[in-house]
This record gives sequence, structure tokens and C-alpha cells, in this order.
Amino acid sequence: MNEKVTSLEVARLAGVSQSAVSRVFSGASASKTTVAKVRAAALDLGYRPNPLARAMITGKSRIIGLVVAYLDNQFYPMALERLSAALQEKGYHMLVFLASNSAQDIEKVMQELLDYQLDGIITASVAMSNDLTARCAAEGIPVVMFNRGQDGSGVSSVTSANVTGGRRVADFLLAGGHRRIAHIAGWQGSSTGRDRQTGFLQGLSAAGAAVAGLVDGMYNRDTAAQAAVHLMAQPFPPDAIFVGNDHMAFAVMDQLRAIGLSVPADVSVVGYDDVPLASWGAYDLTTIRQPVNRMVEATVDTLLAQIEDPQRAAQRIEIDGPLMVRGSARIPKGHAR
Amino acid sequence: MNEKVTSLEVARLAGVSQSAVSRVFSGASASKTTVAKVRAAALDLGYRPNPLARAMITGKSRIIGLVVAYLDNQFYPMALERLSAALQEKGYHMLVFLASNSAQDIEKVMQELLDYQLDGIITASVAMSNDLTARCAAEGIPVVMFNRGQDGSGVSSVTSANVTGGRRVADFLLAGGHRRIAHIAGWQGSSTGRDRQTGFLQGLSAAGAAVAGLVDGMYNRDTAAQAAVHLMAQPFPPDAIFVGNDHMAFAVMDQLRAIGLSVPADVSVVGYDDVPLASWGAYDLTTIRQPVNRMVEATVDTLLAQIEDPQRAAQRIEIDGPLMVRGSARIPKGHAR
DNA sequence: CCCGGTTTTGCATACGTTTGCGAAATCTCT
DNA sequence: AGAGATTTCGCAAACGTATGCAAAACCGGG
Repeated sequence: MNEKVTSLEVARLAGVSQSAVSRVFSGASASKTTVAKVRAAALDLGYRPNPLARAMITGKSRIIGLVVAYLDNQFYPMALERLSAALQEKGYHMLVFLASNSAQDIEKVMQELLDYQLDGIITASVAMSNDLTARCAAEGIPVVMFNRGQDGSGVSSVTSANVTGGRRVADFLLAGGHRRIAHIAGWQGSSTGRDRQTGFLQGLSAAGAAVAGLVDGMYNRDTAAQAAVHLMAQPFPPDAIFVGNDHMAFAVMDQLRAIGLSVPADVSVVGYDDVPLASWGAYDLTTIRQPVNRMVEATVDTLLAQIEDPQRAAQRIEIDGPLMVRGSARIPKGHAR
Repeated sequence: MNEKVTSLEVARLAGVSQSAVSRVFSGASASKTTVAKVRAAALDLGYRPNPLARAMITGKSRIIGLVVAYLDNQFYPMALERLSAALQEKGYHMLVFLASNSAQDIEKVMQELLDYQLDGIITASVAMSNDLTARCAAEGIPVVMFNRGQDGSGVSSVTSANVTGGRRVADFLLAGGHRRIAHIAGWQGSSTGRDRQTGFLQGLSAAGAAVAGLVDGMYNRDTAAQAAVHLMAQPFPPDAIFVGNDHMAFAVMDQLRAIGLSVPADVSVVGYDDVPLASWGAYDLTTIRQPVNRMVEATVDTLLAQIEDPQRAAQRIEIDGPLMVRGSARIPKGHAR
């Protein structure tokens, strides 16, 4: 039914050469009259340049690969939405690759990533070994890791200021008068998990306090809930828990309430991310906000800059975010909400 | 650094023609020895066929466009994840298009959709006018609407059995002894919203009951919360509310609790979707499960079948889902949980 | 009106694959 | 072993665009 209309047909109708049509649509120089004739003919025929053909010749597909593991954590859908919107604005689109974190699976995804002539890659939440990211870089495809850092490897990354954030939580809980503070950490295989923990522990020891329990929650609801049970079963249970991200914090709150404890009366809970759900009535979670918008902006800027200039050095961007004080943790006296 | 290796180089190394290489990788006939030689050479050079070049000549890109409006509702990230995984399994990938529901925006997205040589399109949650879907169909691109139906238009759709589901909720609430039952409906501009409401009202009137309040919640948290307030401010407020989807139901529960009402003691709440959050402790929401896995399966099957055979008639698939009985609504005596 | 300089234009080729077509090779059966 | 049927192979032409190069058109100034 639909005859795909090519630049050649437009050229014929406009009475110019095919190259002229190409130049008009690729923004190269052309005289006023030519542009007018071509535009008219194109509109008439309903012509639009074929991105695939264009990609093949230029080597630029205007497609960005997004590699993501899971979308359970509300933070990622949000980021995905924002990233896609931002890229769309710049004339790019996102091809989605799911990589459950098994090494074998990632290997397969990597192959496909390289097949498509992606202009760039954004990895979110996925644990790519140094090897793999390095290989991408070697293939000359710009990579930006979103919400995950990687020391040493020459790969760009955008995260929030996780160390600072962790520290901020420690300060806040200490100011609230808590003395037995535990931490259900983010997955220690990830930089975010490690950094938040580092900052948090720094904050505690700066005040001469020891951590009252420390478990790796693996960014997993069940693991975190179990950890909460264990922590509270100790002879001297904590009166505050800093949880490595909101996703786990919700599980922890559910669990604490299930065993009859009140938040924050019995135990304060603080999360990390500030996903939309954190502000909903049922949780009202005090948490560090990851400034998604600015993180997305930085990610896109970095990626596009790197696409423009492949020689550009890898960036390592950290964006600070505020503590959102809500009702899940005791509020220090005199604290300005 | 990275020399892109082409089929021609493989051919040279293997001592065969370029066409032979192509045939080996496109699954056409070739002799054992040729296959072996080519495979060896390809492995040696690290060759993999270029999907873009392939797409250009065959007209098949193995890319499916996913058009989605928002990802706030936890149902969609989940669906997206499953869809992407299922497609990946079949050798397809998903290009994401964000379409905030403004007509102008959709128009732009549509143009881009047509530019890329998409093999098919899945629309989720987005309100495409008959005109637009029809245009896609006219261009010969198979379209499947996920979680949204459209009467008349010859476009395939996959939904849950929304009428049945709505009816099921009515029956359940009536069995629970409720007599003043209100409905905060899903957006009436969508088939899901309308169908659920239809089934629900049918259920009520079959039992001779009238609805104790009916508002369009627009699938929006704030609207739904406002609606809840208004409903409860009536002289004879409802003792049960069926909310058009979980996303709004959470807002309603938050709101009810905020004004000092207890769920389900004062008022029962039932949702629709059964997103993960529904089973979490803080809400423990009774809701109709939309069987995402089977819906995704049906969507992918339908789409691929339509790609195989463009003459295939549009399907209209409805998949029934059970009521997940939890704690947010009074449980009828003797009801088997 | 002519000349140097700047744009603009068309021609032809390239990008990396698939695929129809005839030639060559292989197989099958007597 | 040879004829016919079948399979495999290479050649070359697509697919729809971008772009280097040289010719053509245009510009302003003397």
C-alpha cells in the first residue's frame, strides 16, 4: 500500500539531483531556491529521510543503548523515563537491553550492543565488569554509567554524592539523639552501596559512635527484611537503621511494623533515593534525594559530548542531593524542616 | 582502534565469495565445508553481521517500537521489563518512544515511528486516536495495543478481562455485606477504565444495588485522592470504594488514613492491577490481578504473528485474572482466601 | 564587461548486506 | 561411467543515503 518514497523521487519531482535533496535534509549548504523546491516536493510526496540508510553511511545511528538489570526499584523507571525524554529532545532514541546480572547473559548483551551501531551506551544499575566496559571503550563506543561508578576504568559515570549523603544521614541520626544506629547497606558489589556505607561509617566514627549492626542488604527486599529481623533480635537492638536505598527501606518498614514495632517511635528508618513512593503517606520516608533530573542532564550531556569528541576524557560526576526530612525518623530538636 | 570487519574480509580469509558468507549467516543453504570455513574465519576476525545494513536491504529491522506515556504506575515498568525480555528472546529489541498524551506530541512521535523501519509497534497506556493507529496500520506496520483496547479500529489489543474483573469486585464487596459502594473510576477516555466501570456497575445493579458515588479518577493520584475526600464528605458516605487501578488506590488509602479513617474497618478499598506494591505490608491491597506474564506473552505472539503474515486479522485478546484477597477490604464470611 | 573568488550543483562512489540468476559442482541412479 | 536432477556458488545489482571532487553558477568590484 505504502510506497516508500526515496530521496531520488523527491529529486526528480523537484528537478534537482539526489545529492541536492540529501544536502537539504542533512543541513549542508544549498541555495534558497533549491531548498524551497526540495522542501515543497518532499512535503508533497511525504518524504522523510530513512534513518537506517543514513546510519549506515555516516556510521551514526542516533541510537543510544540503555542497559538495565531490573526495574523493580522505582528509581529506575523514573530515570529511564527522564533519560528517554532528554535524549528524544536531542534527536536520539533509546534501545533497551535487559541484562539480568549473570555474567553469561551480560556477555550476550554485549555482543548485541556492539552489533547495532550504537552511538553510545548508558548502563544503569548493571554490574559490568571492568573487562566489559573496557571492551566497549576499546570499540570506540562512549559509555556512561548511570548511578554507578567504577574506579580506574576510563569510563564516565554519573552518581549522586553518595559518600556525602551517607555522612549526612549519620549526622542527622546522631543529632536526633540516636546512639545505637545500624546499617542495612546497599549491595557491596556496587559503588553506590559501598560509598553510602563509607560516608555513613565516617560520620559515625567522627562522632565517636560505633555502628550497631551492619549487613549487606543486596538491594533486595527479602534480604533487607531478614536483616531487619536479625538486627532487632539482638540483645541491644538498634534504635535507628539507615537503609542503603528506599526500595529496601520500604521492606524494612513493612517488616518492623509486622513484628509490632513502631516507626519512628521504636526505631527510626532512613532511606536513600527519594523515589516517589517515599513521600506517600504509608511510608513518609526520610531519605536522601538523588537529584534525578540533574543526574539525567549530566548523563546526557556527558554522553553527547563524548560522541561529539571521542578523544574527550572520561568524566566522573557526582551530584549532591538534600536530605528529605519526613516522618520515618526522629527529628532533631530545633531542626528546620 | 577497532576496524569494523565486514563480510567481504571474512570471505577473503575463508577463500569464498562474499555472498557465501552472507548465506551462512542468514541461514540460507550452504555446504558443510563452506559453513565450516566461514564460521572459522568469522570467529577468527570477530565478525558479526551488521544489523543496520541487513535491515536496509530486507526492510526488516528486528526492532519493535514501544510507545509509552508515563511510567509512574508501577504496572508499566513491570510490563516493559517483561516485554523487553520476551522480545529479546525472539531476537528483537525495543526502541522506546515517550509520548506525553498531548496530541501534538503524539503526532511528532508518530512521524519518528514511521521513519525507523520498525517491524512492529506496541503501545502501552497511550491514548492513540483511531486516526493514528489507523495510519500505522495503513503504512503496513503491525500494531498491538497493550492494556488498552479500541473498538472498531482494526488494531490488535491485549487486555485483561476488565468487564469480568469489575463485576468480580462488585460481587466480592456485596458478599462482604457492603451496601454503600462507590467507584473512583479509571480514566473514562480509556477502554480499561470504561470496561472496569461497566462490569462493576453491572454487578451492582444485578444485585439491585445502586452506586454510592461515581467519579473519574483520571488514573491520577491527586484526582483520586480528591475524589476520596469528596465521597467521604457526603451525608451518607460509602463503606467501600472500588478504585480503577492500584496506582490510584494507594493514593486513596493514604488519603483516607490521613483524614483519620481506617481501612478496612471504616471503609474497604479494592484496586485493580496487582502491582508488586499491592502486596507490601503498608497497603496489603485487595485487588484484581492483571496477569502480566500472560498478557505479555499474548502481545508478543500476536505481534510476531502479524509480522510474519501481514494479512492476518487483528486479534482482540482478553485474559482473565483472579481477585487477590488481602487486607484492605472486608472479607466475606466463609470466603476461602 | 570581464575576472578572481565563493557557492552551489551534479556525478559517481561508498556503506555492508541480501538475493535473483545462471554456471559450476555435487549427487543419484542405472 | 554418464546423464539428469539437485545443490551450491559467485557475480552483480539492489537498498537509500552521504560526500569528495570537479564543473558550473553566481557574486561583487574594477
